[in-house]
Amino acid sequence: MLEKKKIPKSATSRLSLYLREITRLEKDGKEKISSAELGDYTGLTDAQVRKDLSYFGQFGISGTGYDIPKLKRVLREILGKDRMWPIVLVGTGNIGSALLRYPGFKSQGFVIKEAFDIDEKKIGKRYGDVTIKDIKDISGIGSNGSIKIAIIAVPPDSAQDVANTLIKTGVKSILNFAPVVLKVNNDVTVRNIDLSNELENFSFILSSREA
Amino acid sequence: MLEKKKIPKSATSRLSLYLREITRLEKDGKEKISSAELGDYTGLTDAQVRKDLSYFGQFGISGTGYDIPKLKRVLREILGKDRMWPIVLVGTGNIGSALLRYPGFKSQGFVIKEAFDIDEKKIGKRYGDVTIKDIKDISGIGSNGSIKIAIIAVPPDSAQDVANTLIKTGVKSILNFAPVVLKVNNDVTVRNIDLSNELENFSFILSSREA
DNA sequence: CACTGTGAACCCGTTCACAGCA
DNA sequence: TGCTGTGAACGGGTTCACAGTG
Repeated sequence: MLEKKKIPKSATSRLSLYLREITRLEKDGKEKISSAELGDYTGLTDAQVRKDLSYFGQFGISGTGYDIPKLKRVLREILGKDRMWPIVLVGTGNIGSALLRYPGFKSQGFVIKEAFDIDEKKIGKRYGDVTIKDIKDISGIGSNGSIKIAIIAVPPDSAQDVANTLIKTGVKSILNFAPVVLKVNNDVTVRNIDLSNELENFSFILSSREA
Repeated sequence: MLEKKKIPKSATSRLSLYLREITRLEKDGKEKISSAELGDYTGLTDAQVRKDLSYFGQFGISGTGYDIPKLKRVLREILGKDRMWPIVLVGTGNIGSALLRYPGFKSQGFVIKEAFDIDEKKIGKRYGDVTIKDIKDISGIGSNGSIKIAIIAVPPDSAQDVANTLIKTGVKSILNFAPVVLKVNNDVTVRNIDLSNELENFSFILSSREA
């Protein structure tokens, strides 16, 4: 799994998009697709599609395009989707509990295996196979270091502490819903989902347009 | 509100971050801040902070830094945060209903004023001041075109239709939780929140690291 | 003296354009 | 002929470095 060329991180994110679309198209019985067509489906240019795929190998056939089942196999492999990824969730308020119920994860190979909260009223509640545990017991999950992905959905004040604890248990990737900048070592990846920030992009555009 | 220089869109997003941090610091009684310090709080370089702010004007004092109350005022103005922004939500499943209950929006000036669903069991339910209405009545909201921001939290198959309808009512900004690429004219801004995509970035990194 | 504001250099991702292959 | 794969050109965002200011 050696990488010769430098792969833009944004390319990886687009691979997800390609995989999603060809998975859908495969269900419709489609077998081949050109970079231009895949570009149409994803809102990208044909060159972008080809370039992105070329970072990872040569999967196409000149004059024909890409074989959908093969491309799907390749993308799934690249994105690590040929296995289940266990996830630990911390914080089961509005957003956390929505994620617990959200069926979209499991179908994509991401399974919330553990959920923690600090609120006694929530501890002990079950969502499917998952029982919410006391946040104090969080260090236990790392005994075998098997969970590498975490979702933080706690209030901003406690997010950094939670992150530190999670990292101690072996977590390497954090999806952070708390509106704070988490400080982590660079062997840990953080992606922030900041809903107010997204909306502020809108209010910025809308109010500058009015002027 | 004329823009002479070209402003990177990413700069705007960072303004939100700056505003968030100085708002917090102001509460703690802090009055001045240098670009280096603000960079520390936001995980950015001092040059980045200064450059971003410089796109919008000259707000600092040489040798001293930035006056926090003034900077806060300026950023709020730029980001259009000196008013309430009404929002229409479509889809009140797991994620949509979490957003309805989410207190973080209102405190930031974003208020969900209308919510729609197609499911009869949900129609009529109340969340605070908002009663869920039948999606068929959605065109009504645009009679005055007063709602410019929408959140789409419906299943992927119906997302494009919902977007089209919303745009007809005058919506210009869409926060899209459905895992599909929405096709819209370029006077409409779409931001996608794709949770599986985010997690796939993680699984990609984690599985390529193992190799 | 400390720190801002900013042109210029740099870097990196995207786009172009075309050689090469089925 | 049609479409891929890719070096090269391009463009735009970030970083540098320093002149300017309170």
